Amino acid sequence: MQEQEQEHERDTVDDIVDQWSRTRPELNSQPIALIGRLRRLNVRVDTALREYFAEHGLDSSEFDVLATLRRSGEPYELNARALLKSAMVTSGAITNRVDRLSAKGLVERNPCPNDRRAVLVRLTPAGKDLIDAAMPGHVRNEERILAALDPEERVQLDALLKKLLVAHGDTERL
Amino acid sequence: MQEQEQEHERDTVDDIVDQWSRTRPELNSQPIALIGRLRRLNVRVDTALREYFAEHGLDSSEFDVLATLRRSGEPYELNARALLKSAMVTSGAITNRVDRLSAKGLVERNPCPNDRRAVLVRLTPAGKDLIDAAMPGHVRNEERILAALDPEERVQLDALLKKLLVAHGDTERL
DNA sequence: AGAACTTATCTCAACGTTCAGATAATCAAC
DNA sequence: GTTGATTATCTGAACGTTGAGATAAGTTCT
Repeated sequence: MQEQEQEHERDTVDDIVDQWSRTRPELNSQPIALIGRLRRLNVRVDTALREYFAEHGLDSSEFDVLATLRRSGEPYELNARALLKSAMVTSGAITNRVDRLSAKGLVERNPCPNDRRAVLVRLTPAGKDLIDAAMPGHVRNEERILAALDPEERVQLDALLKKLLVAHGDTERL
Repeated sequence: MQEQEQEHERDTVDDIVDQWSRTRPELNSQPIALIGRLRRLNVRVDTALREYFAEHGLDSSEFDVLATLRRSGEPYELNARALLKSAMVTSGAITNRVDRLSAKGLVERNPCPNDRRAVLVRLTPAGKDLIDAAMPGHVRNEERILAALDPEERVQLDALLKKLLVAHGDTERL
């Protein structure tokens, strides 16, 4: 079997690890557990974020585009390339997202004066109002998601995740 | 601006946090950073796992089903309900996955003797051989993904993720 | 037994993404 | 300046998931 922390509740990954140690005990179960937890937590977090975005009539991908434009500062305008790098999706996905947001009147496409290949996507006033109204609640929602950790634990977790991200090359300048 | 750890490389989320503190400085940036890192890391990990699965002719969802059946122990057989809970997807997704794996000859559907509504999905010998051959490399791949953390840091990260998972109710018995 | 409810799985349309490829513009080098 | 390579975006088919609903079987209550 596997050593368990007696004083804490078991999670689903504990069971998964137990199953592996019964059936393939020679496999190193620590990375299975750690990456399993990372992925399962991500699903839970996704769900919690999506529920909040839906209150504002948005899905996660739309919220992400609006937030990226908003945090870029005035004039709240970026080209598609910047949006796809920030979102870690393909160019086709950005085309579709901008199409949808544009149909909702939250962003508009403008030709880029310097580069006629490029398109500048800009928040409309309605888009800015929406994301400005939604952000404080979004952050409160994120705080709620992390509520189980005390301040020191949050700093620890953030540092560990960052260390892995740096190792994986997630260091592009925006 | 934001306090930075001077001795470590910056990651993309550091830039995102800087942008927010310039344009909406009153927002609490810690949860933005932490959840942003969790989600970005998950994308990187997904990609790294998928690349390995592809070497064995599988995608992530197929690997997940085979691994779930394998770790359940002999006779490597579960009903669809158990598979969807483990994978955190809907029943329709499991139907499709089992269809695909069945077409590849890696699993087979059998009627459940006790409950005629239920279907038992079982690894075929070919399916068992494939997942048994793939697991050691998969674990080595996961170890590589985590290579930037020393043993103590891995234990810390695992404990923090587990704490959040328990708080979010990821505690179903398998 | 019969009715009402729950559970297990499958079906199918809608949707968003990826992947490959098309188009068009810019840049580099000769 | 023209050729060739690169960059920016869009297009469209293929794919997997979701969500709602259908079917069928098991369960509970009277």
